[in-house]
Amino acid sequence: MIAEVIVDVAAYPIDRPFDYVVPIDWEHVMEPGLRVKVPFGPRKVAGYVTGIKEESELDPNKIKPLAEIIDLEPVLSAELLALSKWLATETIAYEIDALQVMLPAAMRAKYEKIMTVIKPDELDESFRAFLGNRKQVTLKALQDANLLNEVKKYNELGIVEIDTAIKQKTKMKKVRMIHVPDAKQLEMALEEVHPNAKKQQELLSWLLQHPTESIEASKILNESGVTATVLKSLVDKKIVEQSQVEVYRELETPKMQDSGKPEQLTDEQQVALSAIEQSSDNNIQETFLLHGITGSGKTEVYLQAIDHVLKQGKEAIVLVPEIALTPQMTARFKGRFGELVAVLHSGLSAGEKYDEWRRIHRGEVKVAIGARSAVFAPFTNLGLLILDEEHETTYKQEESPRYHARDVAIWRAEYYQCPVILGSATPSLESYARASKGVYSLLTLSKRANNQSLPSVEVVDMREELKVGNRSMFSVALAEGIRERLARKEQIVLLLNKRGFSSFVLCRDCGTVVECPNCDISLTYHRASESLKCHYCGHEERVPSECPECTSEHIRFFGTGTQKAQEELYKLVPEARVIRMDIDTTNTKGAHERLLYDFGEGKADILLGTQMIAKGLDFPRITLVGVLAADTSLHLADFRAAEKTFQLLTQVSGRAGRDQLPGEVVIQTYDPEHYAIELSKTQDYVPFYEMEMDRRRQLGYPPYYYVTVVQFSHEDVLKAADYAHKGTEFMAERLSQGTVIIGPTAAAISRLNNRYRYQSLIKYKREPALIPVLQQLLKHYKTSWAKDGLAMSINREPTSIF
DNA sequence: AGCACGCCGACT
DNA sequence: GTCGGCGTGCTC
Repeated sequence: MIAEVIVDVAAYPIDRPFDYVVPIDWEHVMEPGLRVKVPFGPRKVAGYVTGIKEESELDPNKIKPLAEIIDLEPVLSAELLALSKWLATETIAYEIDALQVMLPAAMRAKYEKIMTVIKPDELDESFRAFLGNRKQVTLKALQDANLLNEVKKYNELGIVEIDTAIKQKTKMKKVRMIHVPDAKQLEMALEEVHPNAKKQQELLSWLLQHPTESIEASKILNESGVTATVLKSLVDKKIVEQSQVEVYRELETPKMQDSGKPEQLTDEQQVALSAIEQSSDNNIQETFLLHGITGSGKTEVYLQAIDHVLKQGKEAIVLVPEIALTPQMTARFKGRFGELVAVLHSGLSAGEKYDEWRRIHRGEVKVAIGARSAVFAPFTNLGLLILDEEHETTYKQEESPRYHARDVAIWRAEYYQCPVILGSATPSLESYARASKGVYSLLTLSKRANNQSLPSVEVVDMREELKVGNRSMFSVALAEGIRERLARKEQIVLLLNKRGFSSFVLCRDCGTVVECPNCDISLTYHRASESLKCHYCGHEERVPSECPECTSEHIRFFGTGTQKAQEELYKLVPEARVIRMDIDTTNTKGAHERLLYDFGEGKADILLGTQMIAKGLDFPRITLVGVLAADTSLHLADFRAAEKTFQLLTQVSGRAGRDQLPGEVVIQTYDPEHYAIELSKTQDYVPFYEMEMDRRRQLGYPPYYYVTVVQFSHEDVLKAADYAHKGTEFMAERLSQGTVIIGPTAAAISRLNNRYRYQSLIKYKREPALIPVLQQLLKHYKTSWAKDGLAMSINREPTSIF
C-alpha cells in the first residue's frame, strides 16, 4: 500500500504529493486526512496523507516507508481535503498552506532536534558533566552551551545520534496544585513555624478551616488573602507539596445573558426565514443576500434559521468579523443553543482554540461561531453557513492562502447542498450585483425590528466652522449635542475615522517627515512609549529631539489621533467620563470586550474610538453618534474608498437610538456634497449602489471586472523593476485579448522591509487562461528568478489595491 | 525550505 | 594540512 503525502515544506518543487510505503501493520488504519511523519531527504518532516493507492509509478526502491502516524483518526475529512485542493488552485497557494489553514495553529508541527547518547562511556569528562544523568538533550541547549562541535564529532563516531522530534505545538494547560496534609500534621506545623511568621500561621489556620487534600494554588491566594511568598515558604519547608496538574481549559462564560426564547418575527423577517427554510428543506445550494438596515433584526433570522437546520440534525457555521464578535453576540447564541455552540475568536489562546476545534471535530457541538477561519470548522453534516456583515474586508485573508471566506462558504454549501446567508446593511457591490443578476437570492429587511425610527442625521460642513473661527475638532452642533446628552445622562459614541491616516512626526522648518529606514513609510507616533513605530515592519525608535535633516528643533508630531481627540474632548467637557478604544488600548487580551462591557454598564458617558467601535455595539442609552472626520477615508488611492466610507458611516449611524430613545447622528466633513456622505444621511443603500456601480463601470473596476495583482519585490530596485517588466510581458503575451494589464508600477508602499516593490494589475471579465498562465509564471520564477533574490506574490480579488 | 555535498581561501 | 565560507542540487 502506498500513501500520497503532502509534506510540511512550503517550496515550489515540493508542492505535490510524495509516495511512501505504508508498513503492513498500519494498512488497516491508513486513511486520507491523517498526519504522518516521513523521512524527507536527510531529515524527517510532518505531512498529510491526501491519498492511498496500491501501486506507485516510481522505482520501488526509491520509495521510503512512513516513519510514524501522528493521529488515530483523520484530522481532515474527504470534504476538507477536496476543499484544500480547490483552495490551493484558486488562490495559487502551496497545497501545504491550504491544508494548514484549515486546522488550529496548535496542531502545526514543531520541529526540535534532539541528541541521544548511544555510548556514554566514550564521552569526554566535561561533556558528561554537562549532561548529568540526561540521555537526551535538545541541540538548542547544546548550542547555548557551545558544545556543537563536540556533538558533531560524536555524531560522526556514532557515540550519539541526532534526530528530529516532531511535536504538536499544543500545550496542555497546567495548573499549580497544592497538596495539603491532614489536620494533625497541619497543627504540628502550626506549632513548629517561627513565632514571628504570622502570615504563615494565618495560612495554616486557613488550611485547617478549609479541609482538602489538594487545592489550586491560585484559589488559596485569592481566598485566604496571603501572598504568594507565604505559600512558597510552606512549600519550601515541605509542609505542603505542590505539583503541576493538566486541566481542561475553562472558557469564560459571557457575562450578559439572553432569554433564549425566539422572538416574534416581523412580516419581513418571516418572509426571509421562510425562503431560507424552504431552500434548506429542498436540499439545494442557494445563496441568500439578506439586506437589512441596521437594527432590522438580521441576527434573529439567523438564529431561527439555525434552529431549523439543527432540528434536521444538521450543523451550522456563523462567521462574524472579529471586532463584531462581542460578548453580547456570543451570549445571544449561547442563550439560544446552550452547550451546542463553539466560539472561536482571537481572544482564545492557541490551546483554547484547539480545545474548541476538538469539540467540533468530535461532534460535541453543532454550531460554530467565529471569525474568518471558522469557515473551516470540521463539521460533517453542514446545513447552513452564515456570513454576517458580509461586506467586511476581514473575510479576505491577506496572507497565503489568500482566500475569501465567502467563496469557501459557498464551496462547502455546494458540497452539502445547503443554503448560505450573506447578511449586511451595506452589502459589498459584488454581492449586491450578483443578487441583482439572480445569482444570489435577495431578501430585504427595510424596517427596524421594534419600529424604532432611524436616527436623524446632520452633516456639518467643517469649512464653514473654520470660517466662523471654530478651529477645534468639534463643530458647534456636535459640541452642543454632547453637552445635551451628558446633561440627560445618555451615552455618546464618537468615531475618529483614521483609516490610512495616523500621527507622524514632521519638521515644521524643512517639512521632513521621519520615515522608516527599511520601508518608505512615515513612522507612527506612539505617545505611551514616546517612540516612533513602523506599522509594517515593526521598526521602533525614539522620538528625535531635532530634525535629522536640518537639525531644527521645531520637530513635533502631527495628525489627529484618538489621544489628541481625547485631550480636546477633555477641554470641551472636563466632567465627562471617556473610554478610548484604539489599537493602543485594546492590544491586551480581552481588553476590547472589557471596554465595551464597561461602556454598556454605564461606567462612561463617551466611547471614543476608531472603526473598531462601528460595529456590534447595541446599547440602548446611546443617543448621539458623532463622526469627527468622515472624509479621511474618502481620498485614498483605492477604488473602494467611497464604498468603505459609505459602509462605515451607515454602520456607525446605526448605533444610535436602538431602543426607546430617539437617536441623532452628526457627521463632520470637508466634503458634504460627496455622494457617499450625502447618501449615508438617509442610509439609502440602493441609490448609493447605483451611483457607485456607474462609476465602477466607467473606470472598469469590480464588480464589472475581476482584478488580480501580481507583485514583484527585490532588494535591488533595478532588478525589481526589471523582473516586473519581464513578468508582466510574459503574462501579456499569453492572456486573452479582452484582458487589460496595468503596470508594472511602483506599489503604493514602494519599499517595504528593504525590498522594492512593483506590481501589475490584471483586469478581466472572463479569463480561462488566468490560472494556467499564473502557474507558468510561477514556474519560471521558482526555477530561476527566485535564486536571484526575487520574491513574487499573487493576490486575486484584493481588498484594496495598495 | 533545509540539508548535504563540494570546491576554494585563511587559520591552528 | 583542516576549518568553514556559501553556490548547487535534491527531496518519494
